[in-house]
Amino acid sequence: MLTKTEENYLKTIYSLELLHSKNVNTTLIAKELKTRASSVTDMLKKLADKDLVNYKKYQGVKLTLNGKNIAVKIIRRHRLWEVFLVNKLHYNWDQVHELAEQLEHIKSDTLTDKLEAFLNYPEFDPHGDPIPNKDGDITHHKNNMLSSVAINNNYVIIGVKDSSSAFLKLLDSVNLKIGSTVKIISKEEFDSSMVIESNQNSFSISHQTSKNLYVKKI
Amino acid sequence: MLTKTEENYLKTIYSLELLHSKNVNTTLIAKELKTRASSVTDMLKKLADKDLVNYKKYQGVKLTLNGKNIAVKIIRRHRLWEVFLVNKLHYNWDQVHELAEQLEHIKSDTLTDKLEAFLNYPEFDPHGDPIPNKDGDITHHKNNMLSSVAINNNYVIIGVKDSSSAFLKLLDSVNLKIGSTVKIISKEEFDSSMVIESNQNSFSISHQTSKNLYVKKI
DNA sequence: ATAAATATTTAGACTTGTCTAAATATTAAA
DNA sequence: TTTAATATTTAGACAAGTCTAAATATTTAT
Ligand SMILES: [Mn+2]
Ligand SMILES: [Mn+2]
Ligand SMILES: [Mn+2]
Ligand SMILES: [Mn+2]
Repeated sequence: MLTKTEENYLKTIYSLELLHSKNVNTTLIAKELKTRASSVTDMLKKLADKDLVNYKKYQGVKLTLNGKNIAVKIIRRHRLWEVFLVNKLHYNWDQVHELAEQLEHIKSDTLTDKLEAFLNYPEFDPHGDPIPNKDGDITHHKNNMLSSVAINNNYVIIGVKDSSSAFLKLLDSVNLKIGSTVKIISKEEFDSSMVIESNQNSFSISHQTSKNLYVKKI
Repeated sequence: MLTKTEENYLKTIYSLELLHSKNVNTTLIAKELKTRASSVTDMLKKLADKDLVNYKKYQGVKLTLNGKNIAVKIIRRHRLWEVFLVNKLHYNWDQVHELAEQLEHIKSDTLTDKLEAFLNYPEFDPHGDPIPNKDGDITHHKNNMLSSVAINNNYVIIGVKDSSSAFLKLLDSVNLKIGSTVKIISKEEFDSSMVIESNQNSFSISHQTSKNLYVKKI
C-alpha cells in the first residue's frame, strides 16, 4: 500500500508528463510539490524500487504503466469527490480542491465506484476536467483555449486550465461558468485582452483569463 | 493541527474513559491501539505538552476539556460518515467502520456540518450510536442490555455495543436490526442463552449476543 | 573546447512514531 | 512488611520523509 506522499508524487509526475512529454526532471517536481530537489531524488529512488517510475540518474523520470495506472486512479478519486462536494454538499467550485486533495487518499476498492454510481456517473468534474472511468480510460481536453480562437464565432466554455480559487472567483464575478456561451467581439493588440459577449452583455477579459479557458466551437 | 495518530489517541482515551471513569492507564491504551506501552508513554507526553491530557507519571491520563472536545468532534465525523456510507452509498452496516476510520481524519471546518445537513441531521449512526451535535453535546446509551432485562416484555433494539463485522453479520442472519422489536421467551440457566421472539418467529441467541444489544422498553 | 551556470545527487542531520531491552515504580501476595 | 508480579518509564535504535550544505554532472555560453 502506498503512502499519501508516494501517491502525491505519482499524481504530480503524471500531470507534468502531460505538459512536457519528455522525462520529468527533479527540479520541476520539487517546485510543484513545494519541496527540495534532494528530497525528490530520495523519493524517486523509492518509487523506482517499487517499479512505479523509470529512473536513471540525472535523466529525470517517467511513470511505468503501473505508476500511471495508480496516478489515474487517484485523479479519478479526486475529481469524483469534487463533484460530490459541489453537487451534493453545495460547495462553490473554488472551495473544493484542497478538500479533494485529502479525500483522494482514502483507501478503498469499493468506495470510488459506489461514489461514482451515487453521482450518476459524471463525465467531468466541477472545473470541466474529465473523470477517468473504472478502467482508467480518460480523454483529455484538446488545447483549445479561448485566447487562440477565431473572432465572431460562438464557443462554449468546457473547462478551466487554472483552477485556483482566485481565478474561479473572478469567473464567478463576471458570471462565466462551464457551459457558458461566449463570442469574441474584438481583440486588443497591445495586451491581448479581448472583449467578449456572454449572457447578453459584453465585457473585457485579460489574456491571462482567456488563455485559461478551454472552449469548444458550437 | 493534530496528526492522525494524535487524533486516534484522543479518540481511544475518550472511549476508555467512558468505560472506566478513573484515569486511563498506559497498558489499556496500548492494547486498544495495538501498539506498545512505551510508545504510548511517548505520545502521552506529547499530548500533555499540547494540553490535551493531564498526565502524571505512573498515574495514567485524563482528557482535558480541550482534548475531550476534539475527541468528540472526531467521533461526530466518524459517525456522520458512517451514515453517509450506509444511507447514501448503500454499504452494509458491517462494512463501514474501517472506512470511517479514515474519513474521520479529513480536516475541514465546514465539511462535517455540510455533511450533517445533507444527511438531514441524523441522531444516530448505523449501529445506533448517538451523533454529537455541532456543540459537542452527546447523550450516551444507558447500559440497558438485552441480557439483563425482564422476560415477557417488549423491547426495541436501539444499538449494538460490539460493532465488529462478525457480530453484525450474525445479526443480519437472524434479521435483527436497529428498530427490531424483541421479547424474551425464556432464559437458559446453564449458559445464559435465551429464546427470543422477533419478526414473528422465535430463536435462540447466546449470552455473548444478548449482552451486546442495547434495548429500550416499549 | 574550456569555463560558467544550472541541475542533480550525496552526506549527514532532524522529526514523528514506532520498537526492544533494561531500569524503575506500583501493586499484590505471602 | 518484605518479596514477587505487574505496570510504566527510559534509553537507544530504526524507517519515512524532509532539510542544508557540499560534491558531481550536465548544459549553456563564450
Ligand atoms: Mn482539484
Ligand atoms: Mn494529495
Ligand atoms: Mn465505527
Ligand atoms: Mn482513526
